[in-house]
Amino acid sequence: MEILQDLNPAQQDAVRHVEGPLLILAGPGSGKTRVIVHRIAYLIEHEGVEPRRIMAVTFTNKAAKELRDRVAALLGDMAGSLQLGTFHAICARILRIEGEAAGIDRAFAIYDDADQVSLMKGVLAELAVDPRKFAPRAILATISRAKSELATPAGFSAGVRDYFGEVASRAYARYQTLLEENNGLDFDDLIMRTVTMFRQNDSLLQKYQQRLLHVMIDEFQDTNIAQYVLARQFAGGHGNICVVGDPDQSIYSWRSADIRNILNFERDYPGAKTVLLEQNYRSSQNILDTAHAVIVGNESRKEKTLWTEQGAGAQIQVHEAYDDLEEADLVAAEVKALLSKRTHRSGDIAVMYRTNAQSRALEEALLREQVRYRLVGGTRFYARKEVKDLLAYLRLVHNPVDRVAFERVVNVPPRGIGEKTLDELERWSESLDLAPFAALELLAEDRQPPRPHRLAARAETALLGFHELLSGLIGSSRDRPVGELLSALLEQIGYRAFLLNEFEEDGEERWENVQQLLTLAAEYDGLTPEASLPQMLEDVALVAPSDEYNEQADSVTLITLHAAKGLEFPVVMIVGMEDGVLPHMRSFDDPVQMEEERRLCYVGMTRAKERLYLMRAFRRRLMGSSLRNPPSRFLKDVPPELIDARRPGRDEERESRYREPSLARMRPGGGAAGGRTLVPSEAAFAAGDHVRHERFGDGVVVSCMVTSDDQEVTVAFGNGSGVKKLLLSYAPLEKV
DNA sequence: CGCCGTACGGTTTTT
DNA sequence: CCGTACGGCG
Repeated sequence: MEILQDLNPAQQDAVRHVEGPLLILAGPGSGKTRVIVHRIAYLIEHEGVEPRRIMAVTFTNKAAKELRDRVAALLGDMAGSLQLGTFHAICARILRIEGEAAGIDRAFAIYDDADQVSLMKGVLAELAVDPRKFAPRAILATISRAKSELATPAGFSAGVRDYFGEVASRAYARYQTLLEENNGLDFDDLIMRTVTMFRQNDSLLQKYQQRLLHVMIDEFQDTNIAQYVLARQFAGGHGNICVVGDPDQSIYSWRSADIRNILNFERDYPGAKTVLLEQNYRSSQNILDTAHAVIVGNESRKEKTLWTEQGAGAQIQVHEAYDDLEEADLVAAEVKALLSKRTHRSGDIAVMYRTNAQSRALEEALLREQVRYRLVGGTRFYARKEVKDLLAYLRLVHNPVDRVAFERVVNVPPRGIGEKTLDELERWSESLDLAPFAALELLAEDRQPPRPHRLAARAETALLGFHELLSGLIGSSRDRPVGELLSALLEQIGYRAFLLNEFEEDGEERWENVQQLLTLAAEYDGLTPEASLPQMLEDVALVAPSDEYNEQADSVTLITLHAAKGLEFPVVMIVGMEDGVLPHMRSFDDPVQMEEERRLCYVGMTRAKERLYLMRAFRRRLMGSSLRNPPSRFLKDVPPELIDARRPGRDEERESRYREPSLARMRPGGGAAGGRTLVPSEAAFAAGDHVRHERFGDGVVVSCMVTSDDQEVTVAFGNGSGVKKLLLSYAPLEKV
């Protein structure tokens, strides 16, 4: 493939602009990745820039990998030395190399969500704060926001205005101290510490500014303040900064992404060139028009019109189901219908939803219908208990002061170190101002140190046993790569036997996960022993578990709308098109958040190339209770003339109008595709009306509830059928 | 100390 | 509804 070939004039414009700031406002499907790829290739081929002097920051590691592959397709292995990655991965790399000068121990651990919560719980206990009044996660979210705005504990406390802030401020200070004692960095620290390191060390910054001649940032609408400042630092010398984004696809403000970064780019970088990419190469016109009709509902946005040279394409399919289970059946039925027509393969189809919890019903339905699927995200591999435990061991080997890791594994498998013993050890180690493991070291070296603690002989032996295990591993980590280290560990703690014993039901499955981790670890055995362990730990913390091995496998993708950003599929089905789900109920009282929900819907719709299905359920179970959600307000924005007027589902099923959901689900073949009759908006029955039902016989109406487009009739039937809630559009009820 | 029972609270979205 | 957190017992 030739550079610049097959690019439209606007795209070529973007590729050719190599000096100074460049803002690319790229609509969905406008070939922005192509532009980035060609721009990188152009810089290398035409401008003679060395690949290692080009940095491209992506939103996910997967996107970085794709970028590398596509540049490699143009230029061959020159692509190898490009600086590619997420902000987090790039910062972690820089801090490993340069951090020592800024007081960061090379062996730092990266604290994930669960580690942070565990640390925060300890902090709240210490501060005597009731975790039910101030949720650890809420406090962590506040701290995260502060860090993403580069606020230190002192800086944050200066801006505190209410009691929650006051508590958060004290928690932040203590949390940060603990983090530092543990030699741990959380995700926000990776960015913030890099920025502050560069601020304090100008010659170091200059070194990087001179090394990096070009900085490119993708998904710029989703960067936060700290990332913005970092980008500015990188580009400070030469000013060659190219940012690519789309304000309409900003969906991460909850993670402190600041849309002003892209809106104010031209102001912050005077002389910046702006390129608009508005031609869409992905979706049919009908899909674009639908997405556009939704996004124009946002007040605060600059109008931009997407257009395509492709035809109108198929109409939008809007389907309605009784409940979430039937919705899932509907999805499975539609998927099977598409597959049986042989126009699409499973891999062409994605089902998207607002919350991860929605994936469950879908999984079950697809499993039942024997449709291959691939769940993106979900319960992550690295979040499994057995995997986390083993990783905590490895973390501890690498960074023995990591208290969170220590506490996690000190008694796994059980070796007689209970709460009491741990308490005692902690009190003692704290009095010595040492990490628990360092205190054990002392205990092991000399059995008569000054120790104002009372440990039972048995407990002491257990602790010494743990110390011996760990110091042995630390010793061998110097000359054995991580794969070998891990298998030695498994052997020594008898982990297989432990799993099979402890978890009779799913012990085998857990052991398989362990073996998968072992396979993964073995991939690092090619590195030097010292490099392999930290590299693996870093990848595990920052690189999402790779679906690569089954990426080729032909299967339906189940994915959240957030995670679908940047992807495309011939067929997209968005489920849960209900007020309360999409838009999520948590955004009802905040117009700003509501606009983000709208953008999220827009992002989902614009993933579709050929066919777009919008599904909703009348009723949805959530945490035990059952909700009745009205149709999504976004659904109402879809132009009616673009909606496929044909009734969904197969013909023969439309015949029988009655469908009791639970029975429909159990029927072989799912058969939940729903035909609906029009329902009057006034109550069809009044309480006390006598009615007759095909199957349940005669009954008396208890109530009749009118919803946005249906009615739920509660009827007390005689002869043992009891009280039933029925949907008017499904149930064949007649007045007697 | 570890096992087993019950009560409770939690799910928006992720690097 | 489901996983986890705590309390009582062996």
